[in-house]
Parts: sequence; structure tokens; C-alpha cells
Amino acid sequence: MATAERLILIVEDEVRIAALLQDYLHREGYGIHCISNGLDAVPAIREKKPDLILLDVMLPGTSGMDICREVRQFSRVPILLLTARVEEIDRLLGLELGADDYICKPFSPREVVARVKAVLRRAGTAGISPTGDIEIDEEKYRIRFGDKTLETTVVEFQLFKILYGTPGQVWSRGQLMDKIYPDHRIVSDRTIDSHVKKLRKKITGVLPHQAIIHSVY
Amino acid sequence: MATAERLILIVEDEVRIAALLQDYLHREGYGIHCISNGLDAVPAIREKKPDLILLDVMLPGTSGMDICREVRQFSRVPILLLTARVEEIDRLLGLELGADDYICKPFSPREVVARVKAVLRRAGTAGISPTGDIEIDEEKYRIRFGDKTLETTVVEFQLFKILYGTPGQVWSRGQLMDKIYPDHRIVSDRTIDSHVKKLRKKITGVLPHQAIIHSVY
DNA sequence: ACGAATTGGCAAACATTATGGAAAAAATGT
DNA sequence: ACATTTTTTCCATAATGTTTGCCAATTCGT
Repeated sequence: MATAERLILIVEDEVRIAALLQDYLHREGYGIHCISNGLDAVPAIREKKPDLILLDVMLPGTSGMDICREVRQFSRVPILLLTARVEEIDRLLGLELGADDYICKPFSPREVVARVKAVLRRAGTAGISPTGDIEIDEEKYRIRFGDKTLETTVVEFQLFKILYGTPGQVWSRGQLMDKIYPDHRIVSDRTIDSHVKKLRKKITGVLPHQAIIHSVY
Repeated sequence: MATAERLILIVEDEVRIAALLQDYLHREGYGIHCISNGLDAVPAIREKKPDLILLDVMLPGTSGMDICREVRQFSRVPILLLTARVEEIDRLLGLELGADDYICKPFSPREVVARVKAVLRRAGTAGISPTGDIEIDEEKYRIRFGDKTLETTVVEFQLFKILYGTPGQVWSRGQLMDKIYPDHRIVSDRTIDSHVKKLRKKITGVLPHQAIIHSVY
């Protein structure tokens, strides 16, 4: 099954670098959105809901580290930090910002592309989940909570990934449809309901007395 | 009831990295054995029979990939590959070495620990049988399970080797075709189905009530 | 409290994928 | 060339997944 186009948000003040990255990543088939000011980053992330963020550490306005921390309050979207100096990486690692990878300048665009791919591939599989013990198997469409495993179908799996990746966020049926169906296909609202229902059922079968997915009128 | 201590074999030439890993993993209660030379790896694995192997890809002596392949000929012990560059992962994934996971340098030791735990957990639940009771005869296309022997045809034999060498991994029909037919010949998908069917039949004839090959819808 | 709109749940219709049987086609041995 | 085995294709059926329509339950605005 094909996946929807991945959107990458680049937060980088040096225009030339941003353009270079945009160029390379676009060529790889990713959708790109660029931001040059740190202050605009968080609102843009909330709105665009990108699949991955390339985040410069040194920014006018806010620090990339602060943005990283802030984003982690409401989203688990993969974040790749760009930093000027190698020595800094050690420090960043210690800070446990919740970033998924780090790249040093000067970097080759190819390397960035490679890391983006790597991070996207293992998005979810890495055990960096704040909630604790969870593991997502992209190949078998399995989700493990602690010692219990959930077998899901493709649609349910995608749905879970979307919702899990954006805790506390509200999605409309239309938005979910756009995410799940790459071809902007139109299906009935009931379809989403149905999948949500099945997913809920499976989740409560494993985590009883714990409402995971909430509805907003 | 006491559990036997898990032994982890680290194959890494950079002493500082090896020491770091040893330190962290030891603190988690694992038994550690370190090897700095690729040539010593396979004999050590045969002798120590570790529960997991942390294997550097770049090694003096032999390549980690070769070691991985060689080990998979006689054991299904979980292998975690360490690699220097992200770009390399793409290549490694394509090679289908039968490794269980990949980690890029620079990695945080915490991440390694997390992945080690994850891989061991998977291996534990998957009920992987240790090396002993199986023997593969490349010449006569025979596979011996304990005291029972399986006579297979060439295609069935290849199929078995591929699947046996990569436990838990999901293969598409196309991937299997590429593996089985070196000349990139194109055959119908049903062909793979058919061989899988026959192989299953032969296996269940010898190991009843044991599903070995699973399908992912 | 009431009607309108939204959501939840179910079952049936529909679509896709897997499996097993059988037979054609190709390869192999005698 | 013939018989035998193996590989491949085709088909019918079963199993699994997806989507939709319907109606009850819930929520919202007035």
C-alpha cells in the first residue's frame, strides 16, 4: 500500500541552507515547508502537522532546544536537530530533549536525506516514548503495550500512528482521511468511525479501563 | 525462580566504545564478553553461545556483514548491527543479512540499552529455538529437525533458507522472487504461493501443530 | 426541554488477499 | 523418446479487511 506524501518542516534561518535542503528533499519526493524564524515554529508545527522536523539549534527568536522541548509537550513527531559544532552534540545528548537524531554542520545534503529517511523509517520503532513502554512494528502492523501485543490491519495501524504521534490533538474525519488515503480519495465519514471503533476495541482489549481515543463534538 | 544471566557479546574494535557499552549493559544486569577482532568473532560465538550480539560493521579482519551472514548459517541468535554512517543503513537493509536491528553512530548508550532490551524481548516471546536441533544439507537439499528429515526441492530449499535465516522478518512475494531467481526473472505471484504451500505441507508433516510460516495480510 | 446535528455501534455489502486442488508446462533422469 | 519429478499457472473457495447504510445514543444551541 502506498503512503501519503510526507511533509517535512525545515526551521532554519540561513536561507541558503534552507533552500539547499528543500531542494534535495523535494527531489526525494517529500513535501517541504520552510520557516526562518524560531517564533513561528511551534504554531506552524501545530497547524501543518509535519511528519518530520529539521530544526536548527541556533535560531533568532527562540532556541531550537526550547522548540524541541515545547513540541514534545504535544507531539511525538520525529525531530532532527542541526547543530554547528560537533562538541555540542554530546551536550545535546545529555539534555534529553527528545530529538531523534543530530547532524553537524557543515553537512552534506545527501547525509541529511539519508538521516531523514532513517528517522522516518524507524519512527515509532525506537523506544523513545514518554508514556513508557511501547513498540510499533511497521512491518507486521503490530503494536506492543508492555507485554501485550495488538495485531492491527493497515488502516487501523495508520490511524493509530497518526493519533499516537500527536497526543492531545484533535483531528477531523476529513483530516484523517487525507492522511490515510494518499490519493485524496473520498470515503464516507462512517468509514473513519468504523476504524476508530475497531481500534478502540482492540486497545481496550489490551488496556482496559483506559480511554485512549477521545471524541470532540 | 532465578533466571539465567543473559550474555551479550560485543564485537567492536574501538576500545572506548566497547568499554562504554560494556559499562551500561553491565549495569543493566547483562553478562558481557568483548571481542575486538573480527576474526575471533565466529569462534567466540560458537563457544560462548551468547544471547545477543552487538556487532560493529567496520572491523579489522572481517566485515561485520560477513560475520552476520556466517552466523546465520548456524544460529539465530539476535544480532544488533552498529554502523558509522546512516547512509549505510539503506545498503544494509537491502542486503538482508538477517540482523535484528541497526544502530547508527554516534549513538547514545541509553538507546543501545533500549534496543538490546527490545530485541531480547522479541526473541524471548518469539520462542526462538537455539541452534541445536536443526541441520541443513546444502548438497542433498535436506533439512533435519531433530530425528526427522525433510526432503525438499531446490526452490523449496532456497525458500526455507531465506525464511529460516531471517526469523520474524516479513518478505514480499517480489522480494522472495528476487532472492530465489538470480536472473530477475519474472514469474507469477502464485508461484511463490505454491512453493510456500508445499513447504508448509512438508514442515507440518514433520512438526505438526507448529505454525512456522506466517502470512501478513 | 426540544429539535437539529454529531457520534457510536452494528451488520451487511463489497473488496482484497490467502489457501488448496488440479493441471499445464518445463526440467530431469533413464 | 518416455516416464517422472519439479515448477509454474489457473481457478474456486475461504478468510480477512474495508466501506457503507441504518438507527440509537449523545451533545449542542436555543
